[in-house]
Amino acid sequence: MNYSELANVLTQNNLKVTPQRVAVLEALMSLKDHPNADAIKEFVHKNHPNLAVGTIYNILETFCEKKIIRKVKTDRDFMRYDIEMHRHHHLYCEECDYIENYYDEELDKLLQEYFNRKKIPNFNIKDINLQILGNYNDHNPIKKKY
Amino acid sequence: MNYSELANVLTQNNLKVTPQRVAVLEALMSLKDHPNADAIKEFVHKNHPNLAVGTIYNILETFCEKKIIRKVKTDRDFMRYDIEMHRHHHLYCEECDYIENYYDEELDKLLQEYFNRKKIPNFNIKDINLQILGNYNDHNPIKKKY
DNA sequence: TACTAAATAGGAATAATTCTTATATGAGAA
DNA sequence: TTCTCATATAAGAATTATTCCTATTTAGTA
Ligand SMILES: [Mn+2]
Ligand SMILES: [Mn+2]
Ligand SMILES: [Zn+2]
Ligand SMILES: [Zn+2]
Repeated sequence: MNYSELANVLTQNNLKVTPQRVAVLEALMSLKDHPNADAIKEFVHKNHPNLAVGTIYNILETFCEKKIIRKVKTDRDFMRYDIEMHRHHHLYCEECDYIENYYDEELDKLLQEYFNRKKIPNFNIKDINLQILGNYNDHNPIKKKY
Repeated sequence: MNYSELANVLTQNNLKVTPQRVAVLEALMSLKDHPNADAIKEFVHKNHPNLAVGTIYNILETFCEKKIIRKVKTDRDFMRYDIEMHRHHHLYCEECDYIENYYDEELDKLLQEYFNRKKIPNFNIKDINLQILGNYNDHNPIKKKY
């Protein structure tokens, strides 16, 4: 995605186009594995060494409000961010901290049918996310910091 | 659960029985809604006002290692703890920060059959947790701190 | 080009969690 | 029961991700 395509994403969401926002958006798109603020900082500092960390958090919060990205919950003490907004679930690697997107329309249909039939009393379901925990055949127990 | 029953849980897990551990265990069992460290502190301080916060974290970590409890991921900036170790999923209230346990054997069977049939290449599933997001009919948008 | 609301830089503040170390104590041994 | 010592705790400092503050800059508009 080039500069004007990235800028379009911002414009379409009624956001001013700033070099900082474009850089953070680019980072989110380039860093596939649900980066945290620090990983994003590393990425954008290659071209924008003075971009403030507070600004990165501001921008991430703004993107969340506009539903350009969303937060991904982990059991570590930092937040990770996901630019993939199509319906998907997550594979959590227990060896490292890798989180992979898992797309499965058949599963989504199955769950939707199930919960249409089986209501939860007093509760209105808005969304269902699966946390699929396990490990990859070829991953090592090295805790990389994302 | 009385003192000796609580103490038994510790003994069975090869943990020394200390008043602090018993108190934290009791707190975890009494506070139904997946308490965080602060809620546990409040609870135990009623009877043990000098119990150190660092000790609470130590104990929680020990309990996690022994699989007496587990961590619950949220999108807030603190960890919550769950003493229910039977298979269950979670209903996340979007109004407040309530997290309710959701038990559903039929659903678990459905998922198990589904993933027995539909393998994920290169990935071995250990566990599947559903995050069911929504809201209760009778909850108000008050952010209580758990 | 000038105006202005909004965004950013830089650094201080906050808050959950972890770390450090001197002291206390549970549980097995004698 | 008393002794012993590995382990647990108290107290507070340190760490660290995130938020807050505010002077300055800037994007978009006229
Ligand atoms: Mn994702
Ligand atoms: Mn639970
Ligand atoms: Zn991995
Ligand atoms: Zn609620």
